[in-house]
Amino acid sequence: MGNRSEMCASAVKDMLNEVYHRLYAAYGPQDWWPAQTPFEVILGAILTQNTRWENVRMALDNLRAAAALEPQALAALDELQLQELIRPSGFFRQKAATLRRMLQVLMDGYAGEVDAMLRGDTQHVRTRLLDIKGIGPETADSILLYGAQHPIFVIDAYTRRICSRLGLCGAEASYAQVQEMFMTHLCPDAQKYNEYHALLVVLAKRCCTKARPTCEACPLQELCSFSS
DNA sequence: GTCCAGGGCCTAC
DNA sequence: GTAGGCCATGGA
Repeated sequence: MGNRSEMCASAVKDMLNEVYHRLYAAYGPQDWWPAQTPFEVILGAILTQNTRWENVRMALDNLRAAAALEPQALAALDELQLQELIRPSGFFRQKAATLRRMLQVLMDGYAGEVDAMLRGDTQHVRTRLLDIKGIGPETADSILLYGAQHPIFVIDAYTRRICSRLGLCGAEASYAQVQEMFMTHLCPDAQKYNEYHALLVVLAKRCCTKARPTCEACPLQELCSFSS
């Protein structure tokens, strides 16, 4: 699937572990996700779709100021109120509709109990989330991992970009392919998946943006193939 | 003014 | 089945 398709499985595994240890040594534990409750994780995961976290934070601050960071209060808002509060996160009409569909499932199916909605077999809960229009694979996996400690690896634009530059996958690799690469070579450990993905995001923000492919301080510099 | 960001859905081939 | 268009804001 990628330019290191010739790499044997053990080499991929070694590379993935090397990357993790370098990032952890450089940046330390990240203690993710930036949220105080599983419900805030769900909100952040939806609001951050194709959007900078700084914009998401503005929207979450608005919701906090409106005392709407818990299910019952958020469900009590009408569509236009919700749109206005989350406007800074962009795509606010779509995201408001997605949030309301999620809330309907949560309130009707689980009496507003987030833990109840996210509890159970990982694939079963994942399917439950994917059935909500507006929640795709990345959003569902972020909710599963960061909101309920399910051992599932989150693939986002940062992860793809870094893996592509490391030659671990092609730029065209699918979400499922990249996820499978991580999950077949790493033990199913929610804490490690959490830390690993968080470290990739830190790296990407510091020195692996589109505009700035690398920097002298990059802990992975010797590993990069600069393939994109 | 232009580009980009922690996606996902829909439509036209 | 898949490439391309669309959704929208705010910061660099």
